[in-house]
Amino acid sequence: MNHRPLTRPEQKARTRQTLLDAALALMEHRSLSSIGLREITRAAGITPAAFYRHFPDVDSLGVALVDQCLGSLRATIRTVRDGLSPSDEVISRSIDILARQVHDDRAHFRFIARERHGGVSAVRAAIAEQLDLFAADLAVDLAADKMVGGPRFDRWIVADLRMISNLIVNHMVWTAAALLDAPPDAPEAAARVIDAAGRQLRLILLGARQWPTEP
Amino acid sequence: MNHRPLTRPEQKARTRQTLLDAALALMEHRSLSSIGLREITRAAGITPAAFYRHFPDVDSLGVALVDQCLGSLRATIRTVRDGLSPSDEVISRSIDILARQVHDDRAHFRFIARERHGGVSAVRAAIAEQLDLFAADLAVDLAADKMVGGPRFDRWIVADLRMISNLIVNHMVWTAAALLDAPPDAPEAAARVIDAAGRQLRLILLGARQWPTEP
DNA sequence: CGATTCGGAGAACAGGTGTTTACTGAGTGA
DNA sequence: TCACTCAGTAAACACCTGTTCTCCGAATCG
Repeated sequence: MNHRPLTRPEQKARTRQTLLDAALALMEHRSLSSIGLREITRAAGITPAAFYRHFPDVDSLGVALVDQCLGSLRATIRTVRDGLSPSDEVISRSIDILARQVHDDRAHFRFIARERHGGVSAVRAAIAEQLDLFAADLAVDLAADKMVGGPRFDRWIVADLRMISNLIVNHMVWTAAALLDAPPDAPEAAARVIDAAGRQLRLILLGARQWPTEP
Repeated sequence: MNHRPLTRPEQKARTRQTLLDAALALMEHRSLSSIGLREITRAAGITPAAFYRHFPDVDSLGVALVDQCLGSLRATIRTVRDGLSPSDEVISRSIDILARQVHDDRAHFRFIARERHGGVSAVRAAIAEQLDLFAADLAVDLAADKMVGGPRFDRWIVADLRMISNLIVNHMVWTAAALLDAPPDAPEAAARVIDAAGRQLRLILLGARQWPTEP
């Protein structure tokens, strides 16, 4: 165990993280705008006034939380997808990976789903920005023709690529929300959601294969 | 003008509606769980104590709001869809109708989108229930083969019908939310959303046409 | 007409809220 | 080592919250 005294930036980063974690935990049953500054500091074990050393207000903490959640998730998904060989059964694997991520990080996904159209506009904007990055990533992957046996995405015009990647990203977000609505200790309910989501994704890609490509 | 004194149930129903409207108006920039009972009564012009004559708490008001919003919307959509002759261009017409509804009733749709995954579980459940009814309606229409030139929905198994109607309902909710995110006085932004949504719906139906039907 | 119902008013309750202020004391760079 | 930086403390500020109580007065009913 390393018990050396923490350097000052380390200590600051640590309590900042404690604040973020406390806020995330409080948001399991409520939304960001209904959580008070004092409530967060109480859960984090610091004084209300000390909050201002880290964030100007609760909304800014929310934005930071978005960047942390979706930033790390994007990195995770990137590495996972790079490891996917084109010979895999892409659809069911993708949904399974999503389900696993949601299961391992319920709080993060719940936060995103809850605040995506929630009451704090700065947080909404931050989420929309990150989801746009997800869609851009996905469009690149589609253009790279990773979906073996699928349509020839590389011949598509850019607008159509964005159209379908937005559709898929939205479907993923909705799937995550549906998984969260299912009770965590009911594997059969989650399994039904996963099965339906897989069929829906398959249907979407079936439609994409038939989508008229323009020269 | 009818200035006769209102009967007692009429008066009660009127202030109840005033409460619902006041709450809906307050939710333009914030979510339900962050709105206080006193705030609602202040906006409605009544005493805090009088609130309890209508609802036991704010959450129950939220549930009533869901029923009112989605109940009337369901009726509207039903009549609209019954009036659609199969010869119309169904897809673009559907999206246009949705866009018009959203434009005319921004507050209602914003409420639904915001609270669908929001912090009040009773409201979430009420919304999920109503959306399920929407999906059931849609499944019936699909089975009735109203989509001319489309796939033979009447030969599908029930599970697949639900799967695709859920997908379409979700797409509609997301489209409504996207329209709300676009500034109300920017017709070109809304037009882009409408165009993209139409193409996505077309792609989904294209996939449905190819979906393997089982005997 | 008289008795009763009941939506709403008004005041009081204990407790929570965000923000500012002056202060402490440990880590830090010259 | 010594002056300094700065994360965190403690207390006070004015204000807002949900809930309960008693009371009023007009619509209602026998």
